[in-house]
Amino acid sequence: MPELPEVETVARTLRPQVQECLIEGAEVLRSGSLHPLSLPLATLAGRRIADVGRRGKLLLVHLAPPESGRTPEETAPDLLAVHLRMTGRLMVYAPGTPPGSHTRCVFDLRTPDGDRRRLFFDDTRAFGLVLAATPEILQAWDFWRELGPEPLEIGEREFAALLRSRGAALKAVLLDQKVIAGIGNIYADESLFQAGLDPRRKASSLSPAQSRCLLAALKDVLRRSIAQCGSSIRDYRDANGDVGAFQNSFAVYGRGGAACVRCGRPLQKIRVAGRATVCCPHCQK
DNA sequence: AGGCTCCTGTTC
DNA sequence: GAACAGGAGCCT
Repeated sequence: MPELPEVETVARTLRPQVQECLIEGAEVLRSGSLHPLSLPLATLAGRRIADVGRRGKLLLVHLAPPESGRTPEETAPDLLAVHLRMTGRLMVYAPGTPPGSHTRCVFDLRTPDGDRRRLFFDDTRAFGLVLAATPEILQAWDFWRELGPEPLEIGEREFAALLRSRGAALKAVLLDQKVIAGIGNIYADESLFQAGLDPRRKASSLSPAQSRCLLAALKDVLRRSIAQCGSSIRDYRDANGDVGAFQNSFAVYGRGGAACVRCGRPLQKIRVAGRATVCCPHCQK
């Protein structure tokens, strides 16, 4: 579900609710939701949340160094990474709120004012993962180590070089987290439409001008979505439980058979890289 | 590159 | 009932 704009929105809405909070307890309710490389969540107890951030589609909870010297430094996590995959949610609840049937992890927090609150990781389809990590564990995680650059920070030359080296379809390349981090099915389709490029086209076949155009479209679509707090198709909610609004601005995603906003001809629904793909045969070449 | 898998819920 | 869903890893 959540792609870069949604995870960014979760980070922004979660931060004010948990920053500076002390983690009094943390528990996994479904063992499969804990990444195999993760430290036990009990190692988070007694730690303070320094900040909340994002890298690609990963939500990052940064921990302040341990208060006392009790915990040996080398075994203490400094980060909790959460991948929401398709249906994951992070939301804060009142103390005493019981876990729901899809709650996978529970974090009991105490604010600097002494108030208690509960952070739940809910995930209906249970594809999501949490990982409590030291810097060493993080570096041992292939997905993290191989994560491509942030699309909003990448330059034209770097982007062109990434595309030039790939013989796969444009859409497959955009979805590959090792090439660029954070793009999923929605924003791949939307940016390819905005750039007027056929998703099936070989990535290495783009002219320099087309490559620049695609990067500009990608950045524009991502920024516009972030400004609208992301897209809520079904499950996505931010950390306040609120929906996004960018689904109202989709040009192609979920609009197969409907009229192209540019030329009025019917949009085509095809399959590219194993994913449902909507594009305009007339406007995208 | 394409197909199958992990899950559960919704829609056709 | 079958198909499908914001992801990604594994297998030919």
